[in-house]
Amino acid sequence: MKFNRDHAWPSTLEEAIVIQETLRDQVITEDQLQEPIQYVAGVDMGFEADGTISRAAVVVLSFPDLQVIETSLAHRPTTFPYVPGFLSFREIPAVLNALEKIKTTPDIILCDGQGIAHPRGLGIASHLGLLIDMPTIGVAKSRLVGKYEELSETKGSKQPLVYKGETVGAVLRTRTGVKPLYISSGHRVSLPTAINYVLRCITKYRLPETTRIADKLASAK
DNA sequence: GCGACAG
DNA sequence: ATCTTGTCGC
Repeated sequence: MKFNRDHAWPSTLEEAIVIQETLRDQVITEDQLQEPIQYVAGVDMGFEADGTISRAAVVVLSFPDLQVIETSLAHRPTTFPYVPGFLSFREIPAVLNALEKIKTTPDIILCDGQGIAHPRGLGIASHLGLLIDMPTIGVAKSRLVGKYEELSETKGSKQPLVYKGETVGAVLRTRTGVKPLYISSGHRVSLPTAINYVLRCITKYRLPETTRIADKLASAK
């Protein structure tokens, strides 16, 4: 894949905040994707050498059969620390490198982390989607912001994730009896559509196949 | 001022 | 994220 848009990568949280507040208004939470979906991509990160090296993994699966079509890995020096609310600045640079190597352009990308369910509305999924102008979904294993009512233990049950009076995502049980996932629009994907695709990428585990496979790639070096 | 806090 | 064995439960 080839991208054109980019912006200077900040070295301080103050600069990062300016970028987030500038980009947040450009995020689209309505469906703007090419359907029917033919390819779904998953992105995940891993680190080496005490965290000094970032390793990004991308996997492209056919949809809806979820067969591996292509994978890619990218390494580069880690330049930003992990600070809650600023994850994208630490991980996106390497992710862009891994995506550049992909030949099969996916129709949608599932990211490890929040979409708009973020303090300033720009989690990693939204930030990435905006930079590469592609539909993205935030799939997080834990909560960053927002509150929600308890949900039933049954697979498929869900509850709105509310932050500052707004529904910014959904807490979704992807498997009966296990901890739920936190789903939110990344860019160009509505919440209902996001939930739909996440569930359609679930087989027998808590995590969607996209993130599970990208996870293996990112941690197996 | 005191907690909470994606990966 | 990463360091790590066995163990509890279906």
